Amino acid sequence: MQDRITQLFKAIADPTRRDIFHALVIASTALSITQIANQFEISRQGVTKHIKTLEDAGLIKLDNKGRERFCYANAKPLKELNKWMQFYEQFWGDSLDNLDTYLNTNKNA
Amino acid sequence: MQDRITQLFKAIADPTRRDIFHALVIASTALSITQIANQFEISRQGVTKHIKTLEDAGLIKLDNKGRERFCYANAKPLKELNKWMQFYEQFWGDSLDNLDTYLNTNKNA
DNA sequence: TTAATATGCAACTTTTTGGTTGCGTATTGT
DNA sequence: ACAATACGCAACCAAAAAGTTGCATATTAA
Repeated sequence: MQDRITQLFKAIADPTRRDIFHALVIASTALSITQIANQFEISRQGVTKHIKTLEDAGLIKLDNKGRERFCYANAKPLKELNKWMQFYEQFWGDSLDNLDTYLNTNKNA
Repeated sequence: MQDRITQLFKAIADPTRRDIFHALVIASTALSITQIANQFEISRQGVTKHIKTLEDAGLIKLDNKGRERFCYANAKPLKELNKWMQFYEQFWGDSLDNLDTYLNTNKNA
């Protein structure tokens, strides 16, 4: 299996999955799979696969009710990606890329 | 072609590319393709492909010198992903997922 | 009770991705 | 001058990902 960061990045790297996730985030109520699928052009089963990927990543949760499965978003795992990125924040400051760093480092060589 | 956010997420979703990017970020000097490839188990040409993907995403830059091509990191595009995530920050607070939101909303219904 | 709905599951196809090998060529070191 | 090095390019390959269709089944509505 892949590591956690890869799993999360891959889950949100797909534009359809980002759309599904977004729809759930801004929805005022949990949505059934069919309700979600109706908003997309791909088949219901195609949507189900994306739902599964998002669920595995922890980005959505499911609530079975009778024959329906209601989905709702869980944005918390995005914190993990945010943390991953935090390390690189020190390198994305204005007019600073690593070329500058190398040049400055070797100035007195 | 894919949209910008997809391009960036896909670029860093691959663990090998994240490793290459990381190696360049922490390197004290720009590295040639061969120098990078020596740190990985895949072939030089395989690394070149990853470099191309990272370059297209703007996450690394290249500097041709004679027969060599030196790479250095450019973390700035990560800001775009950071911005994308900022929207969802309001939803990842402690003990808050969208289920809570739905429940609270319908409390007085 | 019968019809309609919501879904899962499995098999399959297509496209994308990550990787390879082989080869040609420009640049550099001896 | 010649060998070694650093690379690009193209063709190819295998596995993963994205999507499909068909069908079975449970739940709900009429």
